[in-house]
Amino acid sequence: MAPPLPRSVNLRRVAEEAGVHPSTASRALNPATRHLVAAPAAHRVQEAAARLGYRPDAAAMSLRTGRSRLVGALVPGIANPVFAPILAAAAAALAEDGHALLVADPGDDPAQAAEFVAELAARRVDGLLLATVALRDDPALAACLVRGLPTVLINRSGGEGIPAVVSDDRAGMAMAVAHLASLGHRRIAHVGGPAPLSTGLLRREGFEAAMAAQGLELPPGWVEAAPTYGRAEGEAAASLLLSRCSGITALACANDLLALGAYDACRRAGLRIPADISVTGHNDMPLVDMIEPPLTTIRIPHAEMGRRAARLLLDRIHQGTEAGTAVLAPALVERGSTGPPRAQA
Amino acid sequence: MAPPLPRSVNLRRVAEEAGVHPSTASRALNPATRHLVAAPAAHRVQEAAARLGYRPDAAAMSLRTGRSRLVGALVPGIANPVFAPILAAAAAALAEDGHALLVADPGDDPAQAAEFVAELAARRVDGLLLATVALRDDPALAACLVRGLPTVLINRSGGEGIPAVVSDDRAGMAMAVAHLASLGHRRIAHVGGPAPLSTGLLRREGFEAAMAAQGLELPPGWVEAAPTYGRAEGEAAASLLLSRCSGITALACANDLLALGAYDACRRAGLRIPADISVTGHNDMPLVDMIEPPLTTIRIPHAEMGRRAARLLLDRIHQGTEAGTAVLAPALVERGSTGPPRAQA
DNA sequence: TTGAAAGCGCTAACAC
DNA sequence: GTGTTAGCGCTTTCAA
Repeated sequence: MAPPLPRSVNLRRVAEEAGVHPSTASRALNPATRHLVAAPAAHRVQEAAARLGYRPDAAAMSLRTGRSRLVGALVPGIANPVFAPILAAAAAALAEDGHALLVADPGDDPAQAAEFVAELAARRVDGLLLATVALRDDPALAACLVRGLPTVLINRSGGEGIPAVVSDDRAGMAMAVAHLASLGHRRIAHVGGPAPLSTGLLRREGFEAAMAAQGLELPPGWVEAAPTYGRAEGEAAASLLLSRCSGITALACANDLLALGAYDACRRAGLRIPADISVTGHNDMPLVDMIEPPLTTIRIPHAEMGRRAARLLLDRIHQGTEAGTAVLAPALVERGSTGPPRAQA
Repeated sequence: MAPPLPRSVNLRRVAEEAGVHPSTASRALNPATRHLVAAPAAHRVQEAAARLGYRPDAAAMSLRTGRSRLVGALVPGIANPVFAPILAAAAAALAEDGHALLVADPGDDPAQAAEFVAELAARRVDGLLLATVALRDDPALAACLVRGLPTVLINRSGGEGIPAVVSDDRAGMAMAVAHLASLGHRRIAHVGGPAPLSTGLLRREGFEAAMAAQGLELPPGWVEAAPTYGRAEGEAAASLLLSRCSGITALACANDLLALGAYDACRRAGLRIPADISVTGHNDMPLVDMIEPPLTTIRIPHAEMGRRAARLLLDRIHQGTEAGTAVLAPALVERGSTGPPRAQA
């Protein structure tokens, strides 16, 4: 029955030191119940706690109260540079409220994601940030819902009443297409994102709508969706478009990583950017201003996204209120990968 | 006294379902004690657990056993792209052992780092991965040591008997200098990292030793340490060197981010890379192959680093063995930012 | 305003 | 081989 590990200062120890009962010490240390304790006693307790370096034990607190001051986050590929600023901002906002962020990376495997939700639930996370959710019937989202876990989606929308923080993907693609059209491009193809992801779908829809709005033709086969957001997948899709679509002068990509792949494809095809073909990305992830040529892209306010998601989640955790969806405005960042089209035949 | 949150399936429920006492169920579910239980009973328990979707409650388990299956990680700037692959690999290796990674980002504030260690300790982490440690007298490291927490340093060495996983920084700088020398460079300056960090110190020492080994002169003032690893800091230090050191033909930087800053400085000074000046980095972080010109740098096996650190830590956690320090071999990656020096006066 | 007591879910020493 | 029991550290109802 002996505890297996060496003991550190606990509440009982603090109470002894202050000459009060542990429950009094507990009350004195909790801002919400402090007023129930006589001032001098409360003082002695706080002084003793400070002197001994007392920290409430998270496990015991969690067991007793059911809350862990832990928030889980699911991201597909933590190595993807766009998640770094999102997670950093979310962690900072959460920390202000005493919450820590537990990040899990299920990759693109929905079953694994659901498994992680179960694991995080067993760890009694107070809420969950989901950046992995597919558009419909996502098992991870279902796992959250069935457990009644406060959940906020990031950079993905999950339909119905699920709170989410997203960029206006349609508007972003409209900006890209309008920019290209203003340069004189008429024949623009789209390297799309994964169809099951809301970003993949919405950016594709946004692209198609924008083409129509600009009065530009979009022949069948001028949109090619990559199976995942990756440089190699972008290269494959762009290669296909390059050989399939006659006379295209621009490639609007659903994502910066795909655009990097498009660079590779253009290079292999002997096409110069932007002299022979223009390329746009989406996200404005770190370092794309340093590549050659610097990528013209749609900037998404990643830090803002993480911060808002964290705040929304904290609201749900504390007040149980149904937080709505926040739509953030993207912005066009003009760099060197777009220019006027070559004179056409 | 009622628990504030809805209850999920607990061990007692599983035991009831299987018709055994909770402690029997506990034994049946724990691989280490399973042999103490009669096969049929064990079967019934496992079946019931599976059917009900039972998961042991992490808080209760932690409270009882003193271990949390949580490992903490401290990184300075989670947005720094070099940490992503390290953390991803570490998390994966930890997950194989049922551990989750709790990442905290104290930035460059040692006091904040120590505070996070205390917080993580209160959360009963089983061990800690430290990527923030300064060379000597680091408060965070001290906080770990005083609590007897198993600790492994990453990409930093902390002296004496502290287990660490590092790249051979001296050897890496020797590779860079040898490469430049082989191209014909004789006048090479060094954009150094922060002096208090082991990487900053070791790479500087490695640079100086390599210059001596190559028989190259190193006038005073040809080494300028940046206060932190940042692009802006790199630009400032490189600008200083460019104006201070007459006739230099190459800049060997302690880090890719600093090298990016050196690009900025060269550009502002109207110098072409590599025609007018060669630049080398250190780390080979993502996308530096896409910048213009592609950066010649020293590749550090980041994933391997994270994996090894996790394994070392798990060894310490399980066996309490004193794991030694692992030194990983870096490699030169030749790209476009280095070339023969311009013919000198 | 404070103390007593119970119990969150689990494991392990002990008894049978 | 299995049940009993105690207790990890904390909060909170209840009684005084």
